[in-house]
Amino acid sequence: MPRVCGQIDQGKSEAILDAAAEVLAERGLGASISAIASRAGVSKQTIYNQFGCKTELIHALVARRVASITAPLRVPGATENPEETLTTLATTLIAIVTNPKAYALMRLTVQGAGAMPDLARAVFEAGPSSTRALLAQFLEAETLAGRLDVDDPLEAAEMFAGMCAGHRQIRALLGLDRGEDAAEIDRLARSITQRFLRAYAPQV
Amino acid sequence: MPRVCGQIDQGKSEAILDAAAEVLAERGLGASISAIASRAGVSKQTIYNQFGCKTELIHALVARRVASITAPLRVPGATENPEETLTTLATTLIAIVTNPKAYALMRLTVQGAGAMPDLARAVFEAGPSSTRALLAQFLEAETLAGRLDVDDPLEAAEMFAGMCAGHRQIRALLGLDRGEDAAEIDRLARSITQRFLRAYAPQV
DNA sequence: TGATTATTGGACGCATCAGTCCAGTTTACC
DNA sequence: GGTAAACTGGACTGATGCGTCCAATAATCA
Repeated sequence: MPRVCGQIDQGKSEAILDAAAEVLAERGLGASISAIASRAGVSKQTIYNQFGCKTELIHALVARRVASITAPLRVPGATENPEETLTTLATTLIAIVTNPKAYALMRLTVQGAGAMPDLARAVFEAGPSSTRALLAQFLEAETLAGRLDVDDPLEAAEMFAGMCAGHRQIRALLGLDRGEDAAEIDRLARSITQRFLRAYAPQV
Repeated sequence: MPRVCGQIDQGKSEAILDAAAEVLAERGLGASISAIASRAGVSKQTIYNQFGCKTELIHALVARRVASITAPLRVPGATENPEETLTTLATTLIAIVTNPKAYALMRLTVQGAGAMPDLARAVFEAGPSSTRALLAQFLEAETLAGRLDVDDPLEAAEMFAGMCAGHRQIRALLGLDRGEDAAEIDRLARSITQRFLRAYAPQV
């Protein structure tokens, strides 16, 4: 399927990344390149042609996944109603933590933290860290508008994220997750938002 | 050093577990038995004599560590002052999450979650789950006493634990932790408790 | 059609590791 | 001192995996 010097089959490239995601999710970082190759319906050599080594393959995989998973994490433009904004964000956060693809990625990153510290940092920056920064910005604006009373926006943002994560994150990482249904996530998001707003409501 | 049939050198046993803790923390689950043996100043065969196989060794290690780490996690007898009790608990929780030994254990468990699901469950039950149960019990009692207004104690307990964990847990698992000093932990524990109490204060 | 280039699949080298084996040594107990 | 047991250390097996090599094949471009 080659076209010209230096060119690479993009379709196969995608297939490899898809297969790698599956196999690595199933077997962890110990998954062999051979297994990935056969799942992708591709020769092992092709993987090495395209990605150079296992580490590079994982980097490419993670980069692609991080982008798609964190895409919904954009705090909507500040409305007059912080409750609505926060509930939406809480729903997104809970959905991410309980999303199998997301925690498979995070588990992989935790497993590889020793050997690939730069990967761990990149995932953290793209996920938790940037979320916290965005939320802090929102909380600060709401405070200036007089609708909230947040003294330390970063700390408050981290608390909110922590309330959303609860034990679900560690459960998921330990492989103990029972899928949460949408209705339950919605109820939880509202509950968290209400408690958070009460904790940070302006004192009269 | 043998005494009689079936006896085993307890001193060596401890040395093996200590060495295993160190080496596994450094190299992850991939650490070799040989490395552990040489760190412990012991023959590889001795490890197999005493623990049978690598999995059993890890089980023994985790059982010992879990006990020592969760020891401080006893909610003090309910006082008249929930703020004090909760602040103490928050301090303990934050200290655990930022304790290198604790997260080394948790990282190990996450790594082995695929191959040793029973271990993962045991760690979760002994740690997060039992903490949540204890805290929920306390919150329920405080609600009955009229000092708090908690509708769903388990949910509230999980939020409190989540506020304490924040991003510290995932940071630690990813190996990105910068040690938090005691003063900062104390300040944070107070801040979390105050916000939590405000969120769950009885409505007048 | 012919030349160029990626792909294939299988074999191969090299390394690592779990777990076993065993002869020789050390230690505890009688 | 003698005996029985555990300990030692080093060799060994069997399995697995990364990464390479290579001849044959398939697909693109001129």
